[in-house]
This record gives sequence, structure tokens and C-alpha cells, in this order.
Amino acid sequence: MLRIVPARPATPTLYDVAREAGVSLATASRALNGSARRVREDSRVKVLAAAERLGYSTNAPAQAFARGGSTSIFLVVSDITDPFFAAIAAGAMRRAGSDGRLVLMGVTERDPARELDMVRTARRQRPAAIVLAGSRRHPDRTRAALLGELDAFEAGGGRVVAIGQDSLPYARVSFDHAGSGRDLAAAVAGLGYRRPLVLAGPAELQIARERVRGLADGFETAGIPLSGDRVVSGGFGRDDGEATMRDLLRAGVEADLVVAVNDVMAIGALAALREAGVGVPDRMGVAGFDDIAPSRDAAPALTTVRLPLEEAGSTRSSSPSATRSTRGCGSARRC
Amino acid sequence: MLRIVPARPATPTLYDVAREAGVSLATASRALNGSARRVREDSRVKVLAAAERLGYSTNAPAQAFARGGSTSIFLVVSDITDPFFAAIAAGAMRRAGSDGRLVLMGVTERDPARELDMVRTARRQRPAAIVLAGSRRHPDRTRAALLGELDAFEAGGGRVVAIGQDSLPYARVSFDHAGSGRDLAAAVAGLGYRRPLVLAGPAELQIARERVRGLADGFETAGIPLSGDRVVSGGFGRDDGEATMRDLLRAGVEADLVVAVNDVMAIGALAALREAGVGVPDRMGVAGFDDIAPSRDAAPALTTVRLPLEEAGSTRSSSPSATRSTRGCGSARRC
DNA sequence: TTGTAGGCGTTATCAA
DNA sequence: TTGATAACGCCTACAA
Repeated sequence: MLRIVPARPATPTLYDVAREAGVSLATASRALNGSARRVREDSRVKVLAAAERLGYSTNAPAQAFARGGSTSIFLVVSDITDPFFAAIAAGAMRRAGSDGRLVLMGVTERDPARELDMVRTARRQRPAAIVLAGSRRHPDRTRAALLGELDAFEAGGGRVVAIGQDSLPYARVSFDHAGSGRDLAAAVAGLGYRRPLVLAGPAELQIARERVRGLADGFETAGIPLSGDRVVSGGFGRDDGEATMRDLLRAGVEADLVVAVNDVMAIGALAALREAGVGVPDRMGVAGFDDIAPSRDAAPALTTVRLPLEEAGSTRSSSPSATRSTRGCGSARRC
Repeated sequence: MLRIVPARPATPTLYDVAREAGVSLATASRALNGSARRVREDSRVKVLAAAERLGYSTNAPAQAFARGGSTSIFLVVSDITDPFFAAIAAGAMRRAGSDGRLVLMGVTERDPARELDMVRTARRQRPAAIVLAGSRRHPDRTRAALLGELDAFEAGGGRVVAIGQDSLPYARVSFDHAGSGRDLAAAVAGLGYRRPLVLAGPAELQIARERVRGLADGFETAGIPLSGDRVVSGGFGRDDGEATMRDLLRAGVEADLVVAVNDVMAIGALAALREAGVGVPDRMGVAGFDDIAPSRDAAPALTTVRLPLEEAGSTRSSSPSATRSTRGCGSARRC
């Protein structure tokens, strides 16, 4: 008689391991994952051997389900190719790895609607924490919906952490943007620059506004009032920095220094200056914020304010402690 | 009489939604996730309204568990701050997003042991596919274990894709490194360079070896035999490129061109040349592979071979089709 | 079109 | 220390 053997799923389950090891399901579970290790050594060995023999792999979704949650961290970033966010992500993953956690990641591409969407997706995964790294805009249309999701997540026992977004009512890792701006202004003023120009980025971006505010404060203190026409709005990316700078050069602005509200923009501005044949730093200095990795290779050197991005990504708890630090300039002459 | 209200988990379940909507569990399930939409419009509306009212969020682990798997993609990369991998990741996430999938990510930090570990972690998540982006080394000690895991994963119905690692017996997205090397050699020879030096990276790295082989071929064809002493081994990172170049300069090598096996190293070499006051590209040209984003801002410009990284990350199926393309040089004089 | 009921793999409770 | 067994939240035949 030919019996049809049911096409058992090729992946063995804990049940298979238990049977193979000659113990109960409970014992197998405890041996492989149990926290309170109250399993006799010899049966532990049996179970492990059986698991090995069968090529057993824990079914994490099932486990998370049974436990009512996982230990994963869901990280929401704007754009993973932006060194700023890559550094944060690297920090988070390094930390998670050493904690035996998994990092799930979603990108928003700087679109608030997609951000909301990613948070919904994140919530569905039932992670231990949702970490938001991005930047809020001023008229924040999706804010209510976002807070609704996040509050519900916290109500369910989840943890929410906002990196660099102090306007969110959750645990946060914050950067003192205004303070960094003041420091940077003081530093460049100390280097002798007198006619600064500020590439301010988008007016709606809080991070950009705070940095500009800090710069204005700092220059003011140094006796260099920053009039409104010296602060130019524009986009927040590399190409935006290049375009804005190019426009300014074409318009014939006078300045001995350009400060962009982030390094990426500063690098763009550098390209525009190079193209226009304006000597840096002789005829014009260039400065930015963040001290991202590529800034190190910007030639000529950039003056930049360092932000502890990797640390931010790897910070576990997060009292609203402002962190900032400045960094000296590279090898360029006046910096 | 005071009754203790059981502390119900704050997150409502599908069961709660069904009750709230006055329908059965099955109907609620079908209305919210069902594929074959055979739910009457009015009850569909009732369910959606109830879900909205309760702030219901699907329990993805439970769903994945019940369905016996998820649609997620697990991406394993060496280092997310490396623009090379960031580009691949961005491509994968973009694609996944438009497919309504989630990307789980793990980093190996170029450590084979950690890679094996990440693959195990990946398998536990029961994703639809595991995508490996990295580079294999030659004496590949973990290979057997790795293949064991991946084979088991495929046996369980999963899909494995290797990006840029043709030695793995799975679906792959491959780059024609040797071809790129030939192209690059031909291009720079055409620009008039005659005394090339190659920063070859680690001898164990297959990707590096193939590129070097292509370069040697190409130079040979151009009548510029590449003797062994013109090919210098070293690390694969930016700092390695800088260090190797610095050593070479100190040793007084003669050359009119340096070709690094990747842009990151080339950028490092550029830093060493700048430091040593060697004019680029007048006294020495610099070339690399990958055409990563920061290369665009390398000053002076780099000659580089473009690789379709984002496309690679977003490629769904993957016949072993080799893809390559070259790119012209930037604004520098001789390139 | 809707509801009932069994099952998915693991954990956790409670006896033995 | 171990073993039954009942959840856990959702999906899906199967029946109604």
C-alpha cells in the first residue's frame, strides 16, 4: 500500500526538535530560549543537539506573537544615503547588535505623509521602541495623526524616542542647534570673518531655523549684526546649497564667508564656488553644521560643528539632555 | 461592590474590532486584510469605522505567524555608512516601499562571523527573501555554514539573492568588475597616462581581485604592462587608501596615475596627495570604481566607473545578468 | 456574503 | 526539573 506522505513544511518546528530530542515541547522551549534556565544540563544538550541536527531556526514572528511583542527597534529616518542619517542608523544598529536586538528601518524621503505611513507600519510590527530621526516642519499638518499613532503605541507599552525633534512630546535625544550656531558664529568671527552670508535652508524646517537663530545671536554678540538680506532661504540638500550659492554669485553678493545650515549644503556651495573660480578660503570661507564623514574630504576644508550622531543613534534612554560640541578647522589657511 | 476591571492590553485586537462593528471575526479580518474582497460594502464600512474608532493596528507578527511568513525583505550589508551600501539599501527600500513591503536590515561590519550571525537572525524572521550585499573573501571559512543556512532557508520556501557576489549559488545581481577594470584602464590610457599605480585593496577580497585583473588586462591591451610591483595591497577603506598612498609617496614611487579599487580608497589617496602637495591631476591622476555620491565632490575630480547600485538594490528578480557602464570624468583637466 | 471552528509555533501556567 | 495544556491574534477552509 502506498501512503501519501503529507508535504510537511521543510522548516522544522520546535515540536520536531522536542520529539527528536525525546523531551517535551516545554523543555525544548526552555532549553532554546527560556530565560529562567531551570533545565537539566543533559537534556539541554540533547535539545541543542537535536536542533542542530534538524537545522532548527526559531520562528521569530511566532515567538514575538506568543510573547506579545518583540525587542526590536524600529528606526524611521528621512534618507539613508544622507550621511547624517546613516551615522545615526549606524549608531542604532551597533547598539542594537550588542543588545541582541534587531533594527527595522523605514525611510520617509522627507515626506510627512510617508512619515505617518512609516509610523503606522512601525506600530504594526509591535517593536519595543519606535525611534524617529528626522526634522519637523513648522506648519505640521500630519502632527495630530502622528501623535495619535505614537500615543497609542505608548499606551500599548511601546517606547517612543525622538532624535533631534524637541517639539515631540516623547523621550528625546536633542541637539542644541541654537547653541551650535552661536559657537560656530563665535568661532568664525574669531577667525576674522566680517561679512557672513547664511544659507538658511527651508523656512519651515525647525532645525534650520534654530541654527540660523543661533548664528544670528552669535554674530550679534561678536559685533556683526546679521541683517535679513544676508540670510538666504532655499532647499536643504547638496544641490540646493549649490544652486543657492550659484544664484548668489551671479547676483554679485559681497561676502567673505558662507555659512550653510548643514554640511551637505556647504559641500554644494563649495562646488558652486569652485565652478565660479572663487578661491576658498582666501576669497571666501565656507562653514557648515554636522561634521558628517564626507566633510572631512571636502577640499578646501570646511569649518563645521560636530554633532554626536552615532552616539545619538545608540543612546538608550534619553533624558532631554542637549549635547553639542565644536570642532576645529581642517588644514585650510584661515579655515 | 467594587469590581476589578481586568487590565486588558491597551492595544485592541481584531476581535475587539469585530465586536465593536457587530460582525464576526472572519468578516473583520476580510474587511481589513482579506485578499479576495467578498465583503459587502456596508459591513466593510462598519469594520473600517470600528477599527478607526478603536485605533486598531494589525498585529504584524501574529499575521505573519498565521500566514506562515511575511513579505519582508531582509537585507544584509557590510556597513550602512559606506555610500556604496547606502545606495544599495536606498534602492531596496524604495522598491520595497512601492511594493508595500518592509525592509529589515543587518550590518556585518565586514566580519564573516557576524555575517553568518546576521543570516541566522534573518532566517528567524521568516522574510520572503534574504538579500546579501557584501563581498566574499577568498579563504571563506564560514562559507559552508552560510550555505547551510541559506539552503535551509530556500528549502523552506524563501528566496536568496546575492548582490555582487557571484560565487554564491543563488539568484544574483552581478557587476562585471573585470569588465569595469578593463574599461577604466582603457579610458585612462586614452587620457595619456603611462605609469599607473594600483591600490589593490586586500588580496582576499574577490571584488578587489577581479577589478585588479580587469585593470591589468586593460593596461596590457593599451600597451602598458602592469608589473607586480605596481600593484599594492592594503585595506579597503578610505583611511586605508590614505595610508597606502602616504606610504608610497614616502617611498618615492614614480607614477602619473593612481587607480584605487574603489572610490572610497581613491578619496583617501586624494587626501594623502593633497597633504603631500602633489598636484592632482597635473602631477598625478586619481581614479576609482563605483561612482558613489561623494565622489562627485571630490576635488580635484576623480575618474570613476559607475555601478548601478540603486538599481541593483531595487532589482526584483535577478538573472545573472552582468551590468556595467563607464562614466566620463569631471571638470579636472586631464581628468 | 457571513459565521464557526481549527490551526499556525511558541510561551507560560500549573501540576506532577 | 519536567510535562500537559491553555492561551496569544489572526487566517481560512468549510458550512450555513
